Amino acid sequence: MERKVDTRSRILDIAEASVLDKGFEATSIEEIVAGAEISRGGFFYHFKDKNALARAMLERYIETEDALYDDLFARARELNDDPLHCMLIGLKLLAEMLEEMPTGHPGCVIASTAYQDRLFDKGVRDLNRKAILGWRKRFRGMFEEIAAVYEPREPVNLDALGDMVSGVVEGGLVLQRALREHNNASEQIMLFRTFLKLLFAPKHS
Amino acid sequence: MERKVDTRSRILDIAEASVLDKGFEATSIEEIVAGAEISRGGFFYHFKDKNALARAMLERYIETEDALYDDLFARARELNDDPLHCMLIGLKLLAEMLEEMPTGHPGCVIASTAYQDRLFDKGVRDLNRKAILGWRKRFRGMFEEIAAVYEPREPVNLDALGDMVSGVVEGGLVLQRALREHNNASEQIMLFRTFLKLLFAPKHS
DNA sequence: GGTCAACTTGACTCGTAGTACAGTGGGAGA
DNA sequence: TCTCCCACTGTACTACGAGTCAAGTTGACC
Repeated sequence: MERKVDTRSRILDIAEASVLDKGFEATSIEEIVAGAEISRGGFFYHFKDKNALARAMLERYIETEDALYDDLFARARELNDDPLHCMLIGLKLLAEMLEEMPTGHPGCVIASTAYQDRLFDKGVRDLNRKAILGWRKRFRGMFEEIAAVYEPREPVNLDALGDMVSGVVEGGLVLQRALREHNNASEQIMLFRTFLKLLFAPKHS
Repeated sequence: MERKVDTRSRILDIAEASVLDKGFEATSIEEIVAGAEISRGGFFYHFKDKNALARAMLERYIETEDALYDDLFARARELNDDPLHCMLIGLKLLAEMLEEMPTGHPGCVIASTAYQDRLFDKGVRDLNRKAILGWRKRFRGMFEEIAAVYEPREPVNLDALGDMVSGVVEGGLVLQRALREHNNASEQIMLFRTFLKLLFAPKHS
């Protein structure tokens, strides 16, 4: 048996690697089935079409990304109880993590799908949207905690600030891909961190 | 005559609109020739293949984007001679411009191509890279001027800060596309502006 | 009148998505 | 042990878009 349930996630693994490397359209089903050592029929047994594959990939990606953030900021919280410092440590950990990924990180599937929009059905687009709104909520919550302790030095919309985390990561990954450099995303996160430090710096000092 | 030289840019216009709307792969040559009212053969007379089209589109896009930045910051410079204020005004103008675009701006072709990488040949990828490096240089120069007058409150890598302009725009546009909201990109720019204000704020006060 | 640029037309190849369906091997339940 | 079903394999087919090729057309200009 071993293989049975396994096959589906093997398809997803191979597809994900290829999509992150070349983009969704450039990834052919032929290639996926070759990598997974199954037949074309086998692929369509698991996924109705490429859209279903995209949906499954996104779902899985978002789940692991969420788990990653959970873990990252939980670790940060252990190191420091203050909400601001927790945020700063979490971002540092995120930046380090991005830097350590030699191939340049599972370069957000989000952007990839966002820019090939009409290729996908509503299900995929909605998933994409939900993921970003989820991150907005997560980070907004953290910024609210921070703002309760440290009054921001300039007025900011906390939703937009929450979005900025996603935006900076996405933007950094775009730069990294286009420039073929390896640490743009982590650099951008560190700059965002500097922004937060300045924004929530105590008035005196 | 009228038509002759005209046809090529008509193709580019239609292709660009469609690519920004649906992505490159999803834009068929059939569709382009229908829109431009020419035959398939006519298309291939002007462009060897879709890669050549992509290259031409990118070149044109980068040129207009550069011209736009030239204009924007020239106008800003007229309003205020101080490099920091010039930057802040320029970003404000940029944000306003993005907001006024109802369809949500020629959502950077850069990100679009970056995420469909292997679809394109080296020429396209190099163009993409050159564009971002050009913007890095442009903004880095402006930040150097600013830093000469206002000492940054935190140490920053000016190259990375220059990249952050592109990154924030790109990231904002990704969010905007994925969320189907209309002002994320401009909001993100305004947040970046707040960052600069804090970063280069005079020490006293 | 001839040449050239800018096309049109039509026929063809190739690769990929997707459909349909018949068959198969092995494990689980009766 | 028989049977059924799950997870496939294999083959054959449609449809569509990219790209190639060759031959013909049209209007401008020299």
